[in-house]
Amino acid sequence: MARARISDVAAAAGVSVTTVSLVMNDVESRISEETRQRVREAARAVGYAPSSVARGLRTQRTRTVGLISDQIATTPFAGRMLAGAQDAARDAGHLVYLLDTGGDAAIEREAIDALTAQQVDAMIYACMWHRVVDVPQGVLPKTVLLDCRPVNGGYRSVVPDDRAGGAAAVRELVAAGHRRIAYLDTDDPGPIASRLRHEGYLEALAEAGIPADPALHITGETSAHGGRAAAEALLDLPDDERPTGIFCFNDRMAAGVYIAAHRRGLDIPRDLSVVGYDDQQLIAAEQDPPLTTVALPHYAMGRWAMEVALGVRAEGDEDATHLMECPVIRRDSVGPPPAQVAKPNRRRASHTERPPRAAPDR
Amino acid sequence: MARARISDVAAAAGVSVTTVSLVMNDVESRISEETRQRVREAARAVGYAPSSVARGLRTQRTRTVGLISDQIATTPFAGRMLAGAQDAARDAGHLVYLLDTGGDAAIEREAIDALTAQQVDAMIYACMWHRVVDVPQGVLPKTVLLDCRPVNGGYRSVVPDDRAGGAAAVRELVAAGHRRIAYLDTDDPGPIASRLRHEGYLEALAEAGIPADPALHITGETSAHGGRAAAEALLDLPDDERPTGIFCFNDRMAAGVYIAAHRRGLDIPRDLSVVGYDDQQLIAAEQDPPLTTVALPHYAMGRWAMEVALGVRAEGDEDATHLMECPVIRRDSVGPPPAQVAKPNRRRASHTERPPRAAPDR
DNA sequence: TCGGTGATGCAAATCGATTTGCATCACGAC
DNA sequence: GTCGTGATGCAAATCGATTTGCATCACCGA
Repeated sequence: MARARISDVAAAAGVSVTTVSLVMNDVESRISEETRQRVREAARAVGYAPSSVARGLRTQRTRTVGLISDQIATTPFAGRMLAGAQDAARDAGHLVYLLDTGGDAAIEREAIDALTAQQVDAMIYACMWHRVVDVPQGVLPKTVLLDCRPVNGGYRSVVPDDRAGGAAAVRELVAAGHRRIAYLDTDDPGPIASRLRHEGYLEALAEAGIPADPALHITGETSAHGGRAAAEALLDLPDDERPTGIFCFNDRMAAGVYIAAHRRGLDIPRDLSVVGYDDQQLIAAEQDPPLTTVALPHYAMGRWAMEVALGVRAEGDEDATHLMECPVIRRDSVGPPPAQVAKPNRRRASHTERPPRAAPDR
Repeated sequence: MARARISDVAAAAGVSVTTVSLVMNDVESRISEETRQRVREAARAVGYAPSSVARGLRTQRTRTVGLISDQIATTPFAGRMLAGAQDAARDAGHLVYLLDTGGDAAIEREAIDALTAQQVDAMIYACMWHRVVDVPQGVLPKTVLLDCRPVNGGYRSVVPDDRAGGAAAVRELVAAGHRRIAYLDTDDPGPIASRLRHEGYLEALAEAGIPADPALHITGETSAHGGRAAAEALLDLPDDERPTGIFCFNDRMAAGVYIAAHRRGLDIPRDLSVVGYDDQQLIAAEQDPPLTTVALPHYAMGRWAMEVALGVRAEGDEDATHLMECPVIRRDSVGPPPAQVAKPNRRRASHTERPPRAAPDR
């Protein structure tokens, strides 16, 4: 059977469509309670549900949001961000259009045009990893950027606080007593996160009074394979230069460190501590032992972006980047550094086998 | 500035809105070429783009599709399925609403109602892993099921051919010369894929004339940890009962087999061959050596579902389950079984160190 | 009796497109 | 001259809601 229209309800209740509309939308008591009951009953009886399309045309508000993203498809990250955005949209009574452009500019154009034609109330422009983007023409002026920042400002955006996250990761190692801490970085110059996490690394080192050793900043291909190769180089260092803790750009590379360590009979965390980044479920939690890492707050970012886009969350500044905290997820890959013979020529030698867990000197 | 309406174009071109509509929709030559030009020019000049909302109201076709899924968020699988559905929708000029219900029935209801109110042209009901579902009331009659089959029929659906996939995986081992092949299964009775892959395992064994040994069908928790524990039990078997090849329910469990093997100094594939399932990028490709596995055809399934839902692909049967082939992805975890001393009491002893890669006896 | 005042409900305009007749015109045939 | 016919374009109805302004009625006070 065809959908019930508002006029069907009106006929069934013996009132005008105006009355039905007023009742269904709970407009302030212009209608007597008795009539309201009758209308509601009739609506139920004919199975009436208002057409969002007709309403959208009349009110010029569609209660829909467009989420344009570059690569939902290929990264396991996407999910949590979508989930956050999605949940926030549902809470606000909105539906979301998902448009994955694959990073193709032509498709992006097309997507924006389609969303404009659909008269979405808001748009979110999402990236699958933290980067700087040139927001394409045609998006709604109040578009919110998710996991990316605009090259020229002009948009509100939310990104992970990679600097603080990097610092937190390193502090985790410092607190366990490590002083020779390596940063196993990606060799890909693309990710802005790489630089930020490095800054955090240096910051945490500095606040612990540990001089940064450039030899301990090493790069490799962004994969388990690359991580393994880089770790190998690190572990080949002479005893007193070899790091006791490694902070990795991401969990995949950390998985490579595990392989390198196990290949040479090193136990994690007894002989080597490692901290990852990203908290990729399928990697971090499944390592043996489970990997201590820093989580990307994807769900929270997705939520934030949607709330701001829909005006649920009032953000004072129209043109500011919101930094979202990256919590460290403590698992079992960090322990105290292995005891070792004090070297007379080291600036500070570690004599405690089990140093206090609190941050040392500072 | 406000959106340009069709009447603005009409005014600018000095014609009626009818004419503009006719021209914009390329209706058969009722309008002279000269007028067409004028209209097109005017449309461009005022920056006209038709309102999908108004058109949807008038035509009662919105060119939108609702994709309801249980858990887009938590699984890295989702992406490819979404991408496939998405691409097919774009090709057909449709937009997709993504609704993740988290498996919650109340939210599912809400989602269906919202989509109905939006008057979507089609619906897809997707699951994140192959299972049997009770499709909720209220979905469009022609809804297509993606990665799940309806408990009572009545819907078109597409699922991976797990049986054939399981057989293909085992044939891979048989072809390499293995005859003691274990199936490391999940202990979770939920996934229908578990049973189907087991059937495929038995089928491939049978066609190779290898008697199935129940001791080689072992189960474990669905994780690297569980896979490792189960593999340990398998590797503890006496030499002549120990499997030389292990087919795992999924890549995560296969990763556990790697750990168990490496822990006891076994080299893959020299001492042990392993085949996974799922082809999870972050796991399979990143193992050392890279894991040979069977891929779930997520992209193709997503595409299929969308094409059928939109009527782009004509599927004869209104009520049938389409099986999608799972291709095996050859990497480096399968080799010939290790040479071993012939046991006088074995039914067949392997004497060839490097058996031919073609399927043996049958 | 008449006008004023709430309370209640309705007719009609509107949102921006599509689509169905119908009107107009030029031209040629009779 | 008039009629038919093809070519071209338009007026108006329609989709299903929201919303403004007006109508009606009951009741009350002067």
